[in-house]
Amino acid sequence: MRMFPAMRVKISGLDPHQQYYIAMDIVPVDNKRYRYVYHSSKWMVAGNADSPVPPRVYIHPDSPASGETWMRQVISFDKLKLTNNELDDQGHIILHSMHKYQPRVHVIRKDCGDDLSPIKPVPTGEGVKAFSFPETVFTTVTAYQNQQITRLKIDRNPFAKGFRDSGRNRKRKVVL
Amino acid sequence: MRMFPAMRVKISGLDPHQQYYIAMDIVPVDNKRYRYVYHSSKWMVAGNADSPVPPRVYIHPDSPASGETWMRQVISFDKLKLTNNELDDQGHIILHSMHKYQPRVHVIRKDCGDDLSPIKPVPTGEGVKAFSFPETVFTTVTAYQNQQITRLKIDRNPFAKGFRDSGRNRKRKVVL
DNA sequence: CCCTTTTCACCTAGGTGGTAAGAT
DNA sequence: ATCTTACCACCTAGGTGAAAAGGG
Repeated sequence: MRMFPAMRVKISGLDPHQQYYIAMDIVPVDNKRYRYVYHSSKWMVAGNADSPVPPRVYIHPDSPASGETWMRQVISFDKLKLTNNELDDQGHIILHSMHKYQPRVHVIRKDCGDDLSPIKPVPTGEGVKAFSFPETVFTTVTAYQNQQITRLKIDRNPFAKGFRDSGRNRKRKVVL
Repeated sequence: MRMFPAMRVKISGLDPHQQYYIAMDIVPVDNKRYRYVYHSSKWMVAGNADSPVPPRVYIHPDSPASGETWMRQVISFDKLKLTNNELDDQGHIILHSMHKYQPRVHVIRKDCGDDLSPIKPVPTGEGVKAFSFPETVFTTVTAYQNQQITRLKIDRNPFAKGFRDSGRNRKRKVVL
């Protein structure tokens, strides 16, 4: 499934005439598994992390493109797909449920991206830079744990319009 | 709009480990404009061609990919989009209505594709090869000129299922 | 007990030819 | 007359959370 809300970044300081790949991966924040304690509205440690999963990388579909092109637009990762299926063969990013993760944005000079692949770790070294934003850390779930998140999802995601109460359009099928 | 039926090709003889772009462009067959004569079921010359339009290239979305990848699959151009709007800014291939055209498939070695662009002519020379299939020549229209074409479109295109007679599912709105 | 999967109605997004109106 | 455009009902394709069913 997609990540929502999606990561969106603006980039400056690139060489306008150089070609770059932009990619995202998602790394564990710690070695723990979590559970949500409803009465205190907090995530609590609930044991150690599950075993690691195959590394996956989302290569932004506009890649490769010039620095000028990347800097002219907001770069959105809304088509990035996540799964909890460790045997996934669709190239989706594989995560464990109930774990904390940090998305990372990678800027890779084209000549350093020759072995860039959705199923290999992002290369490191000269011509490759990684950026993380601590405010984008999130915890994975298979069902929402509190109503603020549910409301955010329904109010902001266009595909969830059918669940909005506004305008009294809410007429869901009645069970007979 | 899309071209239907779409061009589909199989390629052999590539270097499995070399990277290639695959692209398509569509060139005029002659310098004429045509009209369809219904009673003889034939296209007849109806004057000289309209003035040329900006060249456009459809770069196959799997590009670039290895020779191995290209040779393993049927390469389909079903997402290629056409328009008759000479001012198009969506990167669609621009054609004149009532003219004859020949689609061409281009195989471009990655190192020869540095100035490959949707709005520039396909490069020529070393590392670039072009292929045309005379049986794929077609004439552009804005309305179908005979029922065989209409039937082919309706029967074969999944998006036209609503127009099929089969199974007596045909219940279109009645004008009051 | 808590987490996960499946199915569902309800959406967005966009590809069909028919039809009627518009343009030349 | 002939070609073109705009709008329509009808599709494909796939992204939503709710609810029910499944699993350890």
